[in-house]
Formats: sequence, C-alpha cells, structure tokens
Amino acid sequence: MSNDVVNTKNSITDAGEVAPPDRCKSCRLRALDAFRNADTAEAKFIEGQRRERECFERGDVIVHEHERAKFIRTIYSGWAFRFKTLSDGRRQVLNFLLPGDIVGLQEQFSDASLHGVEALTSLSTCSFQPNTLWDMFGQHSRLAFGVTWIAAREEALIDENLLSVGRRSATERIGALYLHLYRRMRQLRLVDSQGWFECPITQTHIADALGLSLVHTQRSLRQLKKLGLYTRDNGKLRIENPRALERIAEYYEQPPRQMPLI
Amino acid sequence: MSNDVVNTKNSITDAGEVAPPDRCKSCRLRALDAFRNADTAEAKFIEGQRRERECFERGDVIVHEHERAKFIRTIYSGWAFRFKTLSDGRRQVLNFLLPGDIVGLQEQFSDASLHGVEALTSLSTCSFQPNTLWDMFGQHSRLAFGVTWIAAREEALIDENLLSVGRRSATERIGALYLHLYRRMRQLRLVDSQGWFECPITQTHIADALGLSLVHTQRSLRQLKKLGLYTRDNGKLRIENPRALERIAEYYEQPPRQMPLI
DNA sequence: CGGGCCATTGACAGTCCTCAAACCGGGTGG
DNA sequence: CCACCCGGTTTGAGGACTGTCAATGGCCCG
Repeated sequence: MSNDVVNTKNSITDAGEVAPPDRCKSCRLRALDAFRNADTAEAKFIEGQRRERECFERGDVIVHEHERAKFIRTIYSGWAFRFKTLSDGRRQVLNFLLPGDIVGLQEQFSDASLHGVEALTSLSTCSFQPNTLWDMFGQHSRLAFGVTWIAAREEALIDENLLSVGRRSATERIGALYLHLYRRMRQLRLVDSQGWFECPITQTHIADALGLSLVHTQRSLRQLKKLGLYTRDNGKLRIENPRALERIAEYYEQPPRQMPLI
Repeated sequence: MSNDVVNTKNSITDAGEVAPPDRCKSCRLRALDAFRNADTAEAKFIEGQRRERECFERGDVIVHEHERAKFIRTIYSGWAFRFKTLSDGRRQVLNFLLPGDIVGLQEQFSDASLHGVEALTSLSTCSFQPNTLWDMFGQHSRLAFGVTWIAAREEALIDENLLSVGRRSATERIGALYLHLYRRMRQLRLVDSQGWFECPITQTHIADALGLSLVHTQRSLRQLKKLGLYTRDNGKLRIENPRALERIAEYYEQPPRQMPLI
C-alpha cells in the first residue's frame, strides 16, 4: 500500500483500506453537518495537512493519561474510548469514540492529556501536522467553526453521560447508553436493515462508563434482556424496542444538531 | 447608568458596575491565557459586538432547558450553574460557572439548549450579537482559537466531574469539588489572603452536582468538617489543609493549562 | 407570629458493591 | 486430541454505602 501507513509495534497495515483523497471522501466526518459542505480549497487543506495513517489493535493505548499528546487525529474506522483513572486503579470511561470523531482536540490546548484513549477494535486513524489546528483557524474559518462544533457536540454528549451516572438507576443507565450508541451508529449509517450494529464493548466497559461494578452491571443487563429490550449476538447489538427502552431509561431522542450558520 | 443595562423582570440595575470599555478591561476573561494578549483590533471587535449588559438574581433561570438560546454571554461577575433534569424531576448539576466563563457556547451549534443555566448569586453578564461567534471565526482567528480553548477547558472540567460521580465515594467527591472550586477561584484571584472565598452553593447544589442525596451529602460534609478540612462562615468557604484534602479526595492539582501556540 | 429556606438528625430500607467461585468458548502447546 | 490458560460472563452470599421518609431547629422576613 501507500507509504503513509505507519508500522510501529502498535500498528498494522490494512490492505483493504483506501488512500487519500478517496479516503477523505469516504471519511465519516463528511457525514456530519460540520463538514458536509467543505469546498475544494478546504478539502485540499485537510489532505495537505494529513500526516499519516495509523492503525491500532484492540487494547492499544492511543493516548496515555498525563502524557503529552503529539497530534490531532480523526477516526476513520473502528471504536475507541476516552478514560480517566484514579491512583488506586478505579477507572471511568468518559465516552466512546466512533468513526468521524476527533482524538486529541482537548490536548491541543494543554501540555498533557488529562485522559487516556484506548482502542476497542482494530482502528484506523488519520493524524495531522502539529500546527494543523492553528493554521486551520487562521486560514479556513469554516473548518475551524466545524471543529468547534464537534467539540460542543462531544461536550453535550458527556453532559448526558454525567446525567446518567449522577441521577439514573443502573438499568436506566444501561438503557440510555444502549440507546445512545444505537442512535449514533444509525446516524453514521452503521446500523443494518435488520437493526443490528457492531458493539464491541464488554460488560467491564459498560460498568466503567456508567460508574457501576461489574457484577451489578451484569445483573442489570440480564434484567433488560429478560424484558426483551435488546439482543446481543457475536459482538453485535440490536435494540428490540427503542420506544420502550426510551421510557425505561428516561432518555428521549433529541432533535438532530444543526449548523445554523452555514 | 448607561443605557445598555437591560431591565426585564429578571434583571436589576447594578449601580456599582462599570461601563465598557472599562468593563471589558476588568473582565475575568482577561485573566485567562486565551485572551490575555488580545490586541486593540480584537478588543474593538469584542466591544463592538457587545449587545447589552444583563443582570440576574439568585434563582433566575438564564437559559431554559430545551428552549432555543438566543445569544452567547460571558459572565462578568457572580456564579451560575448548568444543569439537566429528567422528566420525573431528578436534577444533575453539570458544572458551576464562574466569572469569565461563557454561557451559551454549546447552544450556538444546535437548535435548542440541552441544558439549563441558573444564577447562584446576583449575576452580571455581557451578551453578544447573534452572529458574533461566526464573525469572530471569520475575522479574528486568535479569538476564535481562544473560544475553542475555553470550550476544551470546560470539557476537561466536566470529565473530572464525571470521574468523581462515577468512581469516587461521597466524601471523596465533596473533597474534590471543594478543591476544584478553591483552585478556580484562586486562579481568578478571588481568594483573599486568609484563604477565604465566596461559595454560594447550598448542600442541595452539592448533592445535585455530585449525584448524591441531600441527606447523605450532609453527613459526608459533616465528616469532612469533623476532620477539620474546611470551614464555612456566612457563605464563605476556606480549605484548611489542601494537601490533606487532596489525598482524601484522590484529586491532585494538575499543571495549569496553557496556550501553546500563541 | 407564621412561613419559607436551609441545615441537621434518626430510623430504616434498598441499591449497589465486594468477595468468591463456577462456567464457557477460544487459543495454545504437549 | 486433550489439558491448560485466558478473557469474559454468570451466579451466590453478605455487607456497606447511599437513599428515602420523617421530623426538628435556626434564621430571615413580611
């Protein structure tokens, strides 16, 4: 393949992948309002700033907690998650990262990353030059606006998770999380016609994301399954009755986010 | 006073306040790295976009949940908080807003606000023209970069709160919250030489911010007080032994955030 | 003096956690 | 081919942390 694939200890080549600019065209970022209407100059800028393609395997740590993060990345395919840990090992998953999400935006503004990022699946990312963000703000304000849009969207998403962890019961939390993942995957057109989508998270991840113990997560999960609200099969998840789950989880769909000014 | 003070049902005039541009000069936003070095053109832009000064009283709702937020604001003086509620009334405080914080940034990117904002004290804000953010991105990239910096900082702060609510015990959570507020107020130079600072939050606010019940918050609070870790007096708070509190709360100070590229 | 807001305390219940062990499917090596 | 290990799931038992219900006291104010 092209020479922009990095082969470190943590990287693999992925023969099935496409090279830019086709890769940029099929990037899930394009599915978001923020970058749907990028013009050619903007696309050229992005492609020019692209540094290399990096691949990771499940379990690889992409960004280490408290370490300086080198550059900004976008997720081309695969899942990851952000997390923080306490000194005695307790871990909190902050949110899950899906294709089209940006990794390392927060870190552009501080010396060290205040959270870690770990791959949940085989992961393919694009990384960018260190000064990309700064240059983008100076030269392509629409793109910069889009990046800030992405940041605001991620914050809204963490707000929702905080509401869950703070005020929802265990089963409500799980229901809300499953609905949330379902909706995001649907938005990315990664839910098939049968309603199935890839969901590579284990019960441990759910527990860490929702502030629960593993054992209690398992019991709450079983309860929801007994109610017939979801089915899992071989790493795939299907929400059987979104409406019912919404009521149980106290988590109703919100109008899609828009880019009012573009 | 000048005619840019709004007098609605929820507003008061505040005779002790200053008018722009002095008001801009003393704005706490200037205390943040992001805007410390603003040049005259940038300052002029900000002053030109300033719409009016709005004042609120404790308990006033500045932004209603699920309603369209009109414009972006900055907090000149006073405290507020962001929150979300569930349909049955359970409430989660997402974070506290202090002088220099921006209100309504997230809402610039969506049709409706996904959280509410309520004043905790008499509050003085500056509001801006609807298109201010967009114009800023187009004309003053350094300011735009600063705004995104603020957004990233707020997200990091919510991350920390999520870690608390998800993984810290009740006393740890309270300790971490008190330390957090202490550090932020210190950064704003709002801690006096004796270590005292205004802290207008009630036990109910603490409970709602930390995902605890009011009663249990009270008991955990009493426990920390018995250990001599903090003192409260007439709406003021003093952290008696930050180091000890850090250990109890598992919440250690992180290096200050910087603006690497400016 | 009554009412409202907030802090405080007691009693009790229950959600949720910890410790422990078993089970299951898949991969590995003898 | 089978024993063994491993990550992940499942189940049981007991206890702890945290929530709910209820009531009291202090303070401010009309």
